[in-house]
Amino acid sequence: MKVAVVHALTKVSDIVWELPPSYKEGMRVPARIFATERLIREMDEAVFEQISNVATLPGIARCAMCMPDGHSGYGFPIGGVAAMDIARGGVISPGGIGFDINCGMRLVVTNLTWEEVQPHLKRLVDLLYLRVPAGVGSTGFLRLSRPEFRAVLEEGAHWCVRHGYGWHEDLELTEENGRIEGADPDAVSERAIDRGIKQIGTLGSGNHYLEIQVVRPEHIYDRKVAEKFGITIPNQVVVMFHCGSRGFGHQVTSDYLQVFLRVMESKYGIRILDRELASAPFDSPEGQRYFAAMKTALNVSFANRQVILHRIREVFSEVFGRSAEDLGMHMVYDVAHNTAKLERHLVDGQQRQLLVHRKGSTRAFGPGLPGLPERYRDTGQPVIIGGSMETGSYLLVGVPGGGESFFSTAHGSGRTMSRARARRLWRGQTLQQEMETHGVYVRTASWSGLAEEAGGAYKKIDDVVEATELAGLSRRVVRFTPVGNVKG
DNA sequence: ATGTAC
Repeated sequence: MKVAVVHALTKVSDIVWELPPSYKEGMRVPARIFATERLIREMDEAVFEQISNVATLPGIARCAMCMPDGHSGYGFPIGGVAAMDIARGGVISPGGIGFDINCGMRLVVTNLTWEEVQPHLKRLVDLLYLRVPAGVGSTGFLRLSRPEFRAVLEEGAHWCVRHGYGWHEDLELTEENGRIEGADPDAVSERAIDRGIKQIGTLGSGNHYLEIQVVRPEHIYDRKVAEKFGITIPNQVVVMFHCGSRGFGHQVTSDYLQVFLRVMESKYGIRILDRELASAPFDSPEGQRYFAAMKTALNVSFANRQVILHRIREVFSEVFGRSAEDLGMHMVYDVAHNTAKLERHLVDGQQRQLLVHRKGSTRAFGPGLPGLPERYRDTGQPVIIGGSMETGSYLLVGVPGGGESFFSTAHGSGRTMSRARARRLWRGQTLQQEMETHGVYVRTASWSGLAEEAGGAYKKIDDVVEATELAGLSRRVVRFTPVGNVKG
């Protein structure tokens, strides 16, 4: 079955695979998958069905795309990229953004070496586990009034920095400067606010984590760009974390899926192959209202990562008895995985205004693109790719030729099996011990959650990153080795 | 991903 599906793919090149519009009735454009042959054989067959379903959506420009770490998700595959031409009836689709709106990665460096950190590693991880609440339903230390939370929805990370949770420079190192314009708190349900108001500064569960990592000297692939990104000393210690908008984004998504399902066919005549692809025209009242609500969730997520960064700086400061400034704890960047953003891109020789859905995909702007921080204008955008907790992670950079994928790349390893299967194959307690003997000290909020995230349940991060490089989506700068992990 | 079902 799987082989049959693979045979329906046209091999465009060693790294680009295509399902033509003739593959399925209703496809408006081809579906393209960026992957090596090995990775494409590992993909669950649902990816091929899902990405070809996406190619049927109104207004889709050029082609529906799936990144090398693609796996099946709600409606769209995780790893899916779809750009909708808004002047040509383009839609907005919550399934193309994901339930965890603006789930993303943040990377912060230190001026500490592994030799300096090693004696304190367990204390660091134990304290981080206490100060950054993890797990389903976890709540944070911030107690916000409803008016204050509404300000967070509009201001994102700006609200945090205004209240002392972070440095001003953190904002310029976050996509959209940590505050996307056009977020409307009135487009959000009271239930979403109830769920989100106590969750700022919390990690969550699933594949969300906080990791202490080391840069081995042999893992620097572009020394010049690495230095621009703040990787400057041998065996430098960095902190990377992955989390999103928690129950708030989940509720916003649930609310608008219901709205879209109600009006999609009756009011707008949109017929889809899968209910999970519920969509509305971007220019419709429903589409605009969801767009404004989604932006509040983007801001919630930026704020969440901002407060977590503040807590990380506090913990390091406490353990090493020096200020975070003195420890050189500067941000490298903050990337969003689950978004839809208005961007201008070249399609068939014309600059078009597109709503670019990236679901489990990282924006990877090449040098000179608008929206990049001044300091990265000549290098291109830092791309933070988190691998599984056992294997390692990468820092990459956007490339000038990235326009092929609307400047999008992979976001992580990508699962190779279900969470249920991983729970059958591994036990959390045993895995924790094994990881410790392999040099990674891990604390978790849930043993079964830890088992689900075993390295063996994911594709090899080195293969995924190699594929993004071969496909011209982004370029390697540094590889990180994990030494400590707080797992949701 | 998620007060893992309203």
